[in-house]
Amino acid sequence: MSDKRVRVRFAPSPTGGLHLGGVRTVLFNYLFAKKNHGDFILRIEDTDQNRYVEGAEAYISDCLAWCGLTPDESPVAGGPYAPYRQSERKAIYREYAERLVRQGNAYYAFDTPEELEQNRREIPNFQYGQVYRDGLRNSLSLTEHEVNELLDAQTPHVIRIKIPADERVSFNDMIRGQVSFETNQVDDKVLLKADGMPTYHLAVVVDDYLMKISHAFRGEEWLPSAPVHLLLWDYLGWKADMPKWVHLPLILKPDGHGKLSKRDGARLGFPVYAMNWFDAKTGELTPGFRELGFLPEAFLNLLATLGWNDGTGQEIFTLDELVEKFSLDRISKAGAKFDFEKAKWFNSEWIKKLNAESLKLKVKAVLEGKGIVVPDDDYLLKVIEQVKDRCVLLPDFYHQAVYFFEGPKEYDVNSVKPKWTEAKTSFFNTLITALSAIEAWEPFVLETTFKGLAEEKAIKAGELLLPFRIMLVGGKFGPHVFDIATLLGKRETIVRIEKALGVFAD
RNA sequence: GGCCCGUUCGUCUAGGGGUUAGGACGUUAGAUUUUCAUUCUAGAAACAGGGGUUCGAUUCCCCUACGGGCUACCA
Repeated sequence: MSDKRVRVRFAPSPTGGLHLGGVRTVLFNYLFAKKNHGDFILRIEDTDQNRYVEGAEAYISDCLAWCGLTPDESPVAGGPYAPYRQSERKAIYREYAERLVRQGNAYYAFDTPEELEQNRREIPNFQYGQVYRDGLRNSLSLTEHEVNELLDAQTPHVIRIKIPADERVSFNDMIRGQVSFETNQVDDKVLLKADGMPTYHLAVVVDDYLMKISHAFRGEEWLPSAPVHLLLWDYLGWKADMPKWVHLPLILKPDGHGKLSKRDGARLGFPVYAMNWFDAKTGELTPGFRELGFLPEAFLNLLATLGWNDGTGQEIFTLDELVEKFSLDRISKAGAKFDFEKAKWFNSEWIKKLNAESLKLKVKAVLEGKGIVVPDDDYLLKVIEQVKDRCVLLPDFYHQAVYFFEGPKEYDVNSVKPKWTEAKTSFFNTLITALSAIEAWEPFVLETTFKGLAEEKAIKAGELLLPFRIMLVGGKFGPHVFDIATLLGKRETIVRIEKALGVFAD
């Protein structure tokens, strides 16, 4: 086991889904761990049973597998500090919560949620803390006898941390430097809920300690609760083992304001989740980058460069390169607005960078998903080589390559018919004969034959190339027309000319 | 409201006491490709404001403004 141990947490709840920020946190954890030959640990924080979503845990495993970010220790893989699922560690948290109560650093609170809500409504700036705690129902304000009676009667209660007055807690964040807080501003957070489950605050400290976590990465939104965690590390007597803190900048909405959320995806027309997420309860499908046609390489790449750079201007990185070049001091402090246009650019770069063989399976899936029969892999490989530079997302391969597998169903007749002549019909009829005679079916041979014939018929090649293209492809797009014809083969090329001729000369 | 964090082209960012403030996405124009895309070339585009410190500030300090986060028996 390494002395560098980092963990990510995942809450299988609707709001804790695996969105961009989540994956980026996972990625930075992974990069840091691998760079330092450390351990990358996945914990499932199912601390809130009411919000637990069925299938969410499997979903995150799938996401991580798709990205290639496999944890060294996880609920599935196990590890020396199992279990890694918080619901299975329930007893542990109570033990430490009770210890804090005995030490006087925490206390029982019997106030009902309704009472608290009323206080918040009626008292401006109400917080459960040193100012108001004496007037509320807890083991600090009640007598020992009263407390024991309530406890014996199984009165629902929580355990809250007792935040000290007039202190300043400070700590060193690896990205932000020294950060400090006045304890008077911090309220007595709930540590253990009435249902016996810990809140994030307790669980994260206890688990990080027991699992010997050395570095804790998390989003900047956690910065305000850091003093609670600091105090807990102190009260539990573990301060020397406290992990180094790394609070990552947030990923923001591309327009307007605020942190990127699930809803922004639907609103702005791009995914915010790694993979499609289907919520069985609501029947709602939240689209993912994978299904939209992103390559995992590109997805990771774009996430890594959102808030981090290597200082050289390089933008395209493999996962191995990222591991090699990653460093905490090159993470920026400011939040970054997500730019979908740039995200797509990363994907197109990766499609260009990857060879046909690496793309084969994914492209095949796209084509077969559209009902195309792919005859053999060698042919598919050649097709991919021809069209990959013009694809941004994986589904683009359908439109860019469909004519290699099926003749055009429709023709862009407007580009051909108005300028069609008898002479052209005659040209193509002769071309069919000429093509039939060709033995070496290669681009160069086709081109010379084509152009030679055009000269014979005294028609400019430019007048014929576009019709020829439309005969083969159906529209004004695609690679060089003779490359297409070469790949299509003699028979298919002739068949397509004949068929289109019927339409054009009509 | 309170607390915390932040601020360089529209966006992601590099830089850092003296620079023509660099790159990328997007955008504009042109070249190439007898299609489209790719590719190439060029262009427009930024140091939030005010005070200090200093010979000199975009860079360091303070204030203001703006942005963001948190302020639950959610994470």
